[in-house]
Amino acid sequence: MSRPKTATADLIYERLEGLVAEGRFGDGERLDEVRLAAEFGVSRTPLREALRLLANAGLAEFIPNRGTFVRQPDFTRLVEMFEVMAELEAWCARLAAHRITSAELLLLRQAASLCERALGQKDYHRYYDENAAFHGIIYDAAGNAFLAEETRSMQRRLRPFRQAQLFAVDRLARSMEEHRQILAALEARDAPKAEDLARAHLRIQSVVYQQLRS
Amino acid sequence: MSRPKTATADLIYERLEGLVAEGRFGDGERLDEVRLAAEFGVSRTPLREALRLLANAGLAEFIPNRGTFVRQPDFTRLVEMFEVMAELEAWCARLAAHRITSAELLLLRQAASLCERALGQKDYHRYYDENAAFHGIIYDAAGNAFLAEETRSMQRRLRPFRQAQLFAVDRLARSMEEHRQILAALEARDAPKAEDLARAHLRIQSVVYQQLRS
DNA sequence: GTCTTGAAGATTGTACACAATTTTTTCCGT
DNA sequence: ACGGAAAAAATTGTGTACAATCTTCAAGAC
Repeated sequence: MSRPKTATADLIYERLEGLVAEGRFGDGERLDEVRLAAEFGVSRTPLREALRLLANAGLAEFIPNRGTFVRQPDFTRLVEMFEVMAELEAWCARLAAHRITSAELLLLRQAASLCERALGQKDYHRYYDENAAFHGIIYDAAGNAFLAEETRSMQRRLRPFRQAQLFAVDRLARSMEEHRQILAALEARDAPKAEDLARAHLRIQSVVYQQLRS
Repeated sequence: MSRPKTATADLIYERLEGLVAEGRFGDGERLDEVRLAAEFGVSRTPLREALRLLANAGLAEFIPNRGTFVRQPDFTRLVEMFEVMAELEAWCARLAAHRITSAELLLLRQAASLCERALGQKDYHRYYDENAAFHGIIYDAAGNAFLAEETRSMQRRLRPFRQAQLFAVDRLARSMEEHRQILAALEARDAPKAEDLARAHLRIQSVVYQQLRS
């Protein structure tokens, strides 16, 4: 099996991503390259690559010869981000309702089961992965590989902002129920319903996140 | 006025982007860091940053300790890319139909005029910019800053694949007419119509691109 | 007192050297 | 010949030094 074996720049990026999501940096704060490099115990070369990734993800702004400045998302922006994600999910679901194969439906049922099992075992970390897999199958079933890729990318970008609400347990039970409904809509090839359910599925998460933050 | 003043890594990125779009590299071809660095007359440090940007844009795959490999989009993928862009445009237009202000409508009318003037003067390079400005106003009018940003980003990523069809002159006249229709739909706050027009507006461009390539 | 100028300091940008890793080649045993 | 291990070559990853640029601050002109 080929492992990704991420380079240190990517590791640094993920740590920075987490720090931004935790709100450790103020909005507009400059990310000092030498300070951060020392802090992470690396040289500026890989750190700079990480900063570029951060800027590319929209979490910072990279200004040539000036520095990179964090863009701390406020509530409004977070809602906007989740709204975009919800729409991507909704679109994938709508397309998938038309194009999904029986083999993919089988995979989806299995993924839903794995989600339930992880939830039953209270293994929330694995639940997160199984949940991502469930949604990933829908992205793929939409029949637009580029869309699937972009949606996955967006999901990844939102991840640091979702972790807080991962452990809102009562929410997870509802989430499972919504999975079943989405699955049913896809099986029935009811595109509008699948679209609406997928949209609502994520919309609620953003609300939960807001509640936790405030 | 604050200019961007892009760093060399960004310049290298744009050149690589163009080379990929022109089909200069085969799919899966490894981008040799030392060879390209020599070719561009820079060291590997900024070149590597450019390669990461390329990978982030989906035009290459960056595999740690192995290299970065170009992902030459085939026709199917190009259609997929334009389909996603069309949907983003459509969504922006739908939201804008509800939320656009009269000030923004004025800006839009002005932008449309500037497009027409550039077209009349056969200044196609400026037409491209004015056209981008026209659409940019719609993105902003959607009232979701994050969506606007992402749509702009996607527009930028597709740019190298669109330049070929920029000079299909008869297409441009039709494009102008479509601008007027979109503008009218927004003025009438007819969301479904604006959405459909925006979607069709870009869908056609992708078809034109295909014709030019083949 | 305000504005301009310029020098000093701080910070980013890049070249280069070396370390780490992967890929290729060579050589040996069977 | 064939497979496999080890050495050699090639390539990527990172630390460091220096160049380029920006920011700050002080001195001087008006």
